[in-house]
Amino acid sequence: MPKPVLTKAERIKARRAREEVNIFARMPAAYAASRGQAAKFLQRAGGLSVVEWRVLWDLSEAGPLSIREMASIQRVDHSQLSRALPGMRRKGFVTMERDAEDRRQMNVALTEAGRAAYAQAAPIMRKRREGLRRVFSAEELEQFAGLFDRLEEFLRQPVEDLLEEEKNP
Amino acid sequence: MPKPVLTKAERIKARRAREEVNIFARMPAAYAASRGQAAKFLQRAGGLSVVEWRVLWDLSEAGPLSIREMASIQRVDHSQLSRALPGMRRKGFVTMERDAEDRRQMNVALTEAGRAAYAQAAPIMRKRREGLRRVFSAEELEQFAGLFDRLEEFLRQPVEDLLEEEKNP
DNA sequence: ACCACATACATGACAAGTCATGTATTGGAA
DNA sequence: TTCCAATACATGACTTGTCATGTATGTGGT
Repeated sequence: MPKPVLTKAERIKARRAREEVNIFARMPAAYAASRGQAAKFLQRAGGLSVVEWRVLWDLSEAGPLSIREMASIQRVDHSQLSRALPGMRRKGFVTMERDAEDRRQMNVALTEAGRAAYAQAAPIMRKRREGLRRVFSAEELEQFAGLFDRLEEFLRQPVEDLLEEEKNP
Repeated sequence: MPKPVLTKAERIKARRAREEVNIFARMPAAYAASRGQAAKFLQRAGGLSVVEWRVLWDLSEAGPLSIREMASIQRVDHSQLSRALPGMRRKGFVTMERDAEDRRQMNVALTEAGRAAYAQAAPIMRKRREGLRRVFSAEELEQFAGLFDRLEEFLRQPVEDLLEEEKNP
């Protein structure tokens, strides 16, 4: 059998090594792992979905909010909340009413059941964050967040700008 | 009107500030922005999907691979590739054949058309990575990758371990 | 030689995100 | 005042990711 310069295993290893420092390639895996871990914690804490948990958390901390306000806090598209909220209302976690002053807005507020669901999940989710803080120092977490800030800024740049930028450094 | 201790705007601002340093909360947004940017770049580079691009890139760099090998390099579930590959074969980008020695495996290889699609997209995607390197130094990217390593290690810890860990520090 | 177990893949069911589009409501300018 | 643009939300269509399960194939121990 003709022997290639590199064996297949070596080529795979080289490819893996390159991808390891490719931030773009790392993100999906890290995100998926994070979401999976959150789902497992929530499973033990009353069976909330990730979206539901975020809604309960926001409403607990910031009081009644509109859909747009929640979407802004969570940095997600408002459609995600539009879709999740009717289910949460059906479960009795929240109330939704049109705002009296601006009838386009929905005022979303916690009910007692919502508060209880939050109270059940919160201590477990707190343990998750405490676990993270055992692995990363406060400075490291700040550094991590700073890197995310700059990354997001880069990611939101218009594509055209990036494709032409090398002309004027 | 009764004046709450904090105005709604203040409460929202406080909530946003807290979430800003919450790595778990930052990840979905950063990931979504990254995927969106990648999709826009690929749109200009022949209209590949992100999954297709990754397959072409891996096969170009590492030669013919099995589905499991690609999934391992890309750190994704193999099902994602199982689903994408038949479409890519239909478009003429890849060939798929059962391995002669281990008939469970599929050998996936680039065709000429696949090589051409890669050649069309690669320079544009390279510009994306170059753009990132204008914003982050090599040391910072390494640091970023190192933080991802540690984060992923944390995220893959069994949930039980994390929930009990505070007992023995 | 056989049986149990592991591995590779395909596929169904689902979650979480996006963007685009349609509708009702607001608010400002002519 | 009236009308047009902007805003808030709902909803359809799509992508990327998961996990669970089923089937075919390979492997190692008795």
